[in-house]
Amino acid sequence: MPVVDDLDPRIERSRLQVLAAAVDLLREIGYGALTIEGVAARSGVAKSTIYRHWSSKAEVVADAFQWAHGLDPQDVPPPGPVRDRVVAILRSTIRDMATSDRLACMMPALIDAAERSGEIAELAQRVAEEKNAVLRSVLDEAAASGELEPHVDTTMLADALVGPILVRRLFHRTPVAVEDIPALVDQILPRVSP
Amino acid sequence: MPVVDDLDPRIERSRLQVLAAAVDLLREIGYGALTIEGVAARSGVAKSTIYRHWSSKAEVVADAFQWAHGLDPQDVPPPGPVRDRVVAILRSTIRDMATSDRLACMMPALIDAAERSGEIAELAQRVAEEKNAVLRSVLDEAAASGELEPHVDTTMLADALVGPILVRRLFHRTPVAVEDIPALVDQILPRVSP
Amino acid sequence: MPVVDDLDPRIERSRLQVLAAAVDLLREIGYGALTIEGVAARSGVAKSTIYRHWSSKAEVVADAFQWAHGLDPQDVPPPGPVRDRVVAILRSTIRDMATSDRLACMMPALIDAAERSGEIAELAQRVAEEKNAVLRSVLDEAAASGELEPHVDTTMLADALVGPILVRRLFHRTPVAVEDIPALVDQILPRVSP
Amino acid sequence: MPVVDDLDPRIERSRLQVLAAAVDLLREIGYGALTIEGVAARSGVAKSTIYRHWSSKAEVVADAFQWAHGLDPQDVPPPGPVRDRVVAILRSTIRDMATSDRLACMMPALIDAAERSGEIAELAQRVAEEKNAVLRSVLDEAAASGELEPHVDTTMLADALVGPILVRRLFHRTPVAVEDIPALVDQILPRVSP
DNA sequence: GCTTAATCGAGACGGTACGTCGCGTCTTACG
DNA sequence: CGTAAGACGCGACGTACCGTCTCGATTAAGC
Repeated sequence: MPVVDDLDPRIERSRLQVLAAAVDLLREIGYGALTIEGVAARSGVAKSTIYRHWSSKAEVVADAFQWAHGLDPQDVPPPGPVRDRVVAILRSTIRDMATSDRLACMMPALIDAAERSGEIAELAQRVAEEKNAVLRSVLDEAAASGELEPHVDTTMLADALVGPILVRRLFHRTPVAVEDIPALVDQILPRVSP
Repeated sequence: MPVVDDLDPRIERSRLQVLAAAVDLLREIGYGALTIEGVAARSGVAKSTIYRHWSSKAEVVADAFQWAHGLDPQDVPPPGPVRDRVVAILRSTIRDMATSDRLACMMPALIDAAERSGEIAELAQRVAEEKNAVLRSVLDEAAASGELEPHVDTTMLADALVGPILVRRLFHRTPVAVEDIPALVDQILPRVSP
Repeated sequence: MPVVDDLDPRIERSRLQVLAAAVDLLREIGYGALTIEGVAARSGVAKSTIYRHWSSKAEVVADAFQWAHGLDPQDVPPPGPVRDRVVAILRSTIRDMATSDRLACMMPALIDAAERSGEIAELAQRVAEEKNAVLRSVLDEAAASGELEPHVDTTMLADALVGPILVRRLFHRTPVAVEDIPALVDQILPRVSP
Repeated sequence: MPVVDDLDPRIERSRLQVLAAAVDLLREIGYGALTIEGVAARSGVAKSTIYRHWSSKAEVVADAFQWAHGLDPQDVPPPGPVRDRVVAILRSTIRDMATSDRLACMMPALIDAAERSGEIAELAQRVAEEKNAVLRSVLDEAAASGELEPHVDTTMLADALVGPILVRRLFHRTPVAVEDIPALVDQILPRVSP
């Protein structure tokens, strides 16, 4: 992902100035009010230069997010009981969605954009899958080790676990609280085999 | 809610034309791309008339969602086992999301709009709650009748049932199929007491 | 010219309120900034009522001017030498053009309007002729009495006398001063027969 | 006056297109009816570009008049008797006012515009003076050579000669005809010394 | 070090949409 | 029936950004 053959250092310099300005502006005025014109003014990089490297505001913003914290790192919870590992994952998911410089806060825009453009839909799908991969692998391991019934549909289970968090984030004023996660997990996760 | 003493019928006529156009455009191009100018053109109502009655795009959209919501019927499944009733509800939810004249198909636009406007966020919440009310009441009845454990958190359960459908609809190219619903319900719904 | 069969007193009342408001506004903000909307607001007369009685801003303003001082009275100078009578007429012409509630101050707008509309051109012509009638009759009398050469073209002479005043009013920042009038007259008026 | 270091040729191109369109429209519909939107449409130059270079309609119009004035040739009549030279000048003045690509035919628009904008008023004055300069210099030469009385006020005399032409052009349906010019001149011009 | 080609800033360009104002027409209820 | 109130479609306003485009000036690269 990182550009390797960065012959001309001017390119990288422009890139960093733009991304830094974009991140600043996202924090200050939000996605909706951010304009390329504004990024150009703030960064000191000419508008034409920005368009030379990114094709749209969305691309700049996505790049800015990724840059802001190296690909939105996914932390895999330490080994232990499924229940605890799932709780840990969901907790960090909630934290991400509340953090303004995480990709998660662009979710609403991403959802709508995906509806209008096949390209973005694919991107959204990929991102969603990568986000869910950790959870699914934890569930798979548990199914393999016998901690969960082996026939369980872990994909659907993962969606069922994340679903309520998402629904409440998108539609309700009061998202799921971190402390409600254990109850959620106990509700959804099939009883662990004794 | 409906204005009773509607002196000038032109007001109501304009209102309906604008709301219908807004709903169409929300479906077609989404919240982000919707413009007042576009609504004016599509509806045949002058821009100045729109601004005479609504002060912003968000207000128009909120009104449009509300109006569309009012036109959206809710069907309660006939009595029977919880499982069957829940399956019926989720099936119709899926059908709604695929039907172009249902509010459900505007969900992506609504999600994005809610993020940009507090007014719409409130509306989205209210609409989401009303939409889920049927499912929750079915679950509540089952809990009351002993068909489900009485201590179950039916709100969260409802979100967990709808969540996967939503997640897959919003993020994956392949939404949940109608025939997968029974499996989903069996996975999530706590075992029915014997 | 005054409306005789004024059956409904409300019409006359509206008329006066509108004209009074128009005159006020002309003095305060000038012809260019005056709007029918403004006249309606100031007068308390509904816009639709104004349009019922006048067909345009220009008409309202013209009417307002006429009303403001009864048809822009023309004072005929007392008998005496032509030279003195002509000087008196031109002096009052200059005073009129500098007075903001005289028709003369609408001359520029009238000139342009006449260029665009045959109707207004006719009006302008009529007004100009009426304005010049006094001057022409004084010259005619002088020609008849032998004070001027009988073969003189009094129409052209009148235009030549008024012309410089007009030219300077329309094109120069410094219009002809009242005290320059005698010199002007002596320059243009053919030597009076001894 | 002409910009020398015109880096981007697009600027000058836009400028000329706008000025040409403005001049056309002034001729056709006058100052009052001229709109920036109309100039943009006619010229093919975007409204935003017009506002980039001119801050108001008055400024555009002033520039347009100036530009048209620059393109307007002034012909000095050949030496000879004053009377003949003056007749020649006035004849060409009349012809100019009837010719659609001469500044003179925009006079009504200019008069109105001057009344609305100080900037244009100044311009109108300057243009009027330059236009009259030829006539005045001919009269001055005649006064110097003794052909006219040396004490004559040539400025006023020039205005008196042009005045009737202007008055009749602006207010009467029948402008002065070319063949009436000699009579006019003989009427106004002080008797030539024998 | 000296080209020379890539990259830059500055900003003009044609556009679209904004939200406002005034136009002249119209519809309604009131007196 | 004339009125006040005010909604209507319309068109222009002047502004903000869009994304594209020309420029010369700057700078890094390879000669």
